[in-house]
Amino acid sequence: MAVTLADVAARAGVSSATVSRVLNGNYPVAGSTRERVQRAVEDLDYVVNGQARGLAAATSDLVGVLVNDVADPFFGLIASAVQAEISDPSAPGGGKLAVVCNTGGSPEAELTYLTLLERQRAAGVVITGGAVEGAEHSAAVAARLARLAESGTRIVLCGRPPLEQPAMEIPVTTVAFDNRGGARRLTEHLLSLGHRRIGYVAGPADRTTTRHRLEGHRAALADHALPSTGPAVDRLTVHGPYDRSSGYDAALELLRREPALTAVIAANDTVALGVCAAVRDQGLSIPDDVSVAGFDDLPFSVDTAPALTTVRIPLQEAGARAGRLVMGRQAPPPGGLATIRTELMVRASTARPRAGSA
Amino acid sequence: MAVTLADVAARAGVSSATVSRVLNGNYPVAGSTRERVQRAVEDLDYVVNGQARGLAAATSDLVGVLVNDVADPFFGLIASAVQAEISDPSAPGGGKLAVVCNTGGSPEAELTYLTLLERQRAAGVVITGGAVEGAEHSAAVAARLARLAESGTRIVLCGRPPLEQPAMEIPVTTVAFDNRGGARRLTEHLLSLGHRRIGYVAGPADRTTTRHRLEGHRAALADHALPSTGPAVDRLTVHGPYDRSSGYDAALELLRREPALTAVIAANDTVALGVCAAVRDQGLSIPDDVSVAGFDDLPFSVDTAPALTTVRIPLQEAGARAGRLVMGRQAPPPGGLATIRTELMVRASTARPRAGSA
DNA sequence: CTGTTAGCGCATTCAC
DNA sequence: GTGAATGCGCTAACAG
Repeated sequence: MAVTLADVAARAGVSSATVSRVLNGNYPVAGSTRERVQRAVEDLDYVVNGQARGLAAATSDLVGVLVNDVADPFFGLIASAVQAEISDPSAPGGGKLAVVCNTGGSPEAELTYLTLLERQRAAGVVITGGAVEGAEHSAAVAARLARLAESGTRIVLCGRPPLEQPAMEIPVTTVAFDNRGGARRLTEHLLSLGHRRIGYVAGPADRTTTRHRLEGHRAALADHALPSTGPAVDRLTVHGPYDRSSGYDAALELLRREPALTAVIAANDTVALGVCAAVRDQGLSIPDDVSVAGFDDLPFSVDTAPALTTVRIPLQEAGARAGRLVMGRQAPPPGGLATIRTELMVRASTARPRAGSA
Repeated sequence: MAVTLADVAARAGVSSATVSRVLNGNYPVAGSTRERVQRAVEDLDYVVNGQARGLAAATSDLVGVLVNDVADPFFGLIASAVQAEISDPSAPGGGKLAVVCNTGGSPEAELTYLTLLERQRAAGVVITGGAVEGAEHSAAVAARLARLAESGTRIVLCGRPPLEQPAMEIPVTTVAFDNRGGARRLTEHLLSLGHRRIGYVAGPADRTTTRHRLEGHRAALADHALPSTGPAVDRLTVHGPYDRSSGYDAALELLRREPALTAVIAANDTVALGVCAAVRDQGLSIPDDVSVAGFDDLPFSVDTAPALTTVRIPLQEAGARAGRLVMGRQAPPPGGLATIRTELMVRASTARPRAGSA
């Protein structure tokens, strides 16, 4: 069916070995024969068979990118940056293809996709987003990663903490986000405005990202000598998935539990949109009655009304870096861990609470 | 290095052919030997080599998904739906991996990625988003698609018109969007509210999507006996890329050209965000001074303030359908073309123009 | 039902 | 510099 190396060789009057050499350009070949081969390639519209090449040379043009969901801008931005970086044909080892896998945050799906990528002998894997906490699952993932790493697959974690103790031998590079610090500065901002009754809409309960952001929040509360543990705080905390409707429901619940709430922090910007909608639907104004803040600084956050106060994560830069690392094009950071700074973006959705309401 | 079929065979005391058979389950194998093999597979943690399998069986687990940019929610939603659909392991032929390629709308990049996917002998390719108009490029793409189709790669176009005349022999299924009809209904909505001076921020000049939406807009104008061609209309039309800043700049330009503008239609919702920002920055109110409308109904559009009037495209459904088609899991529509309906979503960003201003 | 035998298309020793 | 031979790991006839 398709034209093969042998066809090209026949047409150029050389052996297939020679064709292979000019194609890969890593062996000396006489200029004249090289030209003849190249012409034959063009004449026949020859396209190498990646599978055969991969099998023979034990290489692969694929890089896996695990995300919760590419439709979520948070992951879309990272995936886009990774893809752009690895496919750059001018870079050494470039021209790789990105295999995007939606795990939906499910540990099982994560393992399934890692196996699928191992099956393809992927050149690298970038795992993005927070991890599900739990020893069993961590161990299972670590085991798969160990196998992958052993077979030469480069592994980069992006937006997730490094592997835990027993798995630290595995050569994995991590690009982590400073979720804790960002959350802390965000809460400090609200506290300094005078807020004291702050609702917190956290993400799914067993995720590292959720925990870190919550820890930052509570650290800020503790700094201000406010209760940071116990029922008083738990009462103002609601968990839910990372979507708009979750934010909507959570905000209603928080307002029910504490009608005198003056501020709400959301797990991320998408959730914050739902919170805003709920607050408005209750006839309350933002930020006059209730301040609202998000996390991530997704592109739309500057265009909500009022513009959303949030914590910026340079997702694009982080993804690009992860892409370079997984290509081995950039030296890993010391200790294999780079922590990306986050930045508080103060906008119009947060303000001082009404006089007398604090 | 890695454990192979032969290793499993040795361990199970059978031939490698038998192992292959139980793995693929398409040949009768005795229950007892099957169990023995399966145990060996587990013991050795065997994972098939996809490249070798693909080479031997002339198959592939990859499906290419060409998008402008996955970070753009429009494409992210489609890509996500395609991915989910093709990776479903329970479906026949399922468990495929999605190779996401950002073309940035560039014809050259599109061709490059199609070649890369041909190299991988992809099982299918989904090409999303509007096409660049132009005979040369269309022909080049058609040629590549013909080669791909001939080699058994299923091809689906999603959000782009079908192939033109000379290439119609190529077996390609198209899931098109009714951009023209949607744009027409949107403009009719504004006209019926009483708007007569409507600015139009169009997308990049040489894209099918841009043209179709513009055509729908002008058809509506013509229906109302308003000028639909010529300098009067051109004056109220500005072209630009599909991003926020483009919308911002375009809105300023339109307001400069026609300060008495009462409405602006944007190429899509992202552009509309920029338009809204510009309008507000000019001290004008939406919709009291100027109505603004978008296109696509991206998730954030319901949460802008005021909520954006727009034309909904069921991107998720379209992507899922494209995914099923590319897997051959759903019969192609008659004529190979399915046109997805679009729906006008009237929200708060459009209203009657100020009395006397019409 | 199962083992044997050939390739799939290419990279890569090893000779020349 | 170039060709011939071997094998990557697996599937698919072909026998039995």
